[in-house]
Amino acid sequence: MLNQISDLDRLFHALADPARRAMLERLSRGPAPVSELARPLPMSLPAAMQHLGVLEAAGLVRSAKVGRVRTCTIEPRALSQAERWINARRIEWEHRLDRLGEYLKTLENEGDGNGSDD
Amino acid sequence: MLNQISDLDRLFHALADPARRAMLERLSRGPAPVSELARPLPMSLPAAMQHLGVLEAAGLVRSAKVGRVRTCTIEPRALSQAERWINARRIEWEHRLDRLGEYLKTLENEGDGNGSDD
DNA sequence: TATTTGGTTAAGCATATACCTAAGTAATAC
DNA sequence: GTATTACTTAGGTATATGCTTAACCAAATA
Repeated sequence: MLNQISDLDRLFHALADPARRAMLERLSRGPAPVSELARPLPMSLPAAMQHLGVLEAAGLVRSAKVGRVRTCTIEPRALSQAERWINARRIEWEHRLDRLGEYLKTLENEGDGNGSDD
Repeated sequence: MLNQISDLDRLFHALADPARRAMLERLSRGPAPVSELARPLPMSLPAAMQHLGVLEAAGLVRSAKVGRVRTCTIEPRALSQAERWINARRIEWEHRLDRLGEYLKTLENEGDGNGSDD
């Protein structure tokens, strides 16, 4: 295991758990206290807190305590970093298909006019 | 840990490792044999194969063996499933901000005309 | 002031992950 | 037919992850 953990590692790792995604789904509809995020999950409160910690470490969630209540908010910019990585892969992929298409068209045209020497 | 592992779990988990992302980055530029994917990585070939297995299990990569060479291809549709989840969260978030904005505007207008009884 | 509520910390446990080396197998090259 | 190449399998280890219960603290509430 590499011990140089990048932003993207933390980000995708945070998204890889259904409990954490459920929390984000709830938070994308508005801020919520810890207990509300934890209530629907099939686990103890400390376990839910741990998931919340992972989300915060990934920059996906911010939280602040007022009185004895900690209120959590989603941080959508962190999500967009993950989206950008995925998008970049798609762009490269499509670019490659374009080049492949052009190459095939070239072959076709050359075959049409005269035999290629390749 | 829940032992009901979903597509998204596998997908995001697969993306959460730099070695696996490096493989996908290479594959988004075109198919490659196992050894070529493994060569740049700071680990043994069996370790790299294990990563490849994770990518295949997530549906992100397909591979086929011809002779003694296994050639791998990226499967971009799997990536788009992850992208859709992220996008859905953004949509919800923006929708929420819109409603909040409208609510604030309503408050403003009400304050403009007559005092609210709230 | 005593109790409940909301969160936090600590300690421990089971399983999963990420690696490794060594020992295969099967296809190709010599 | 032997050596090399390209993977594959097996077995093992260290660390990380996901969970638990028990105990704790501080802010409300009765």
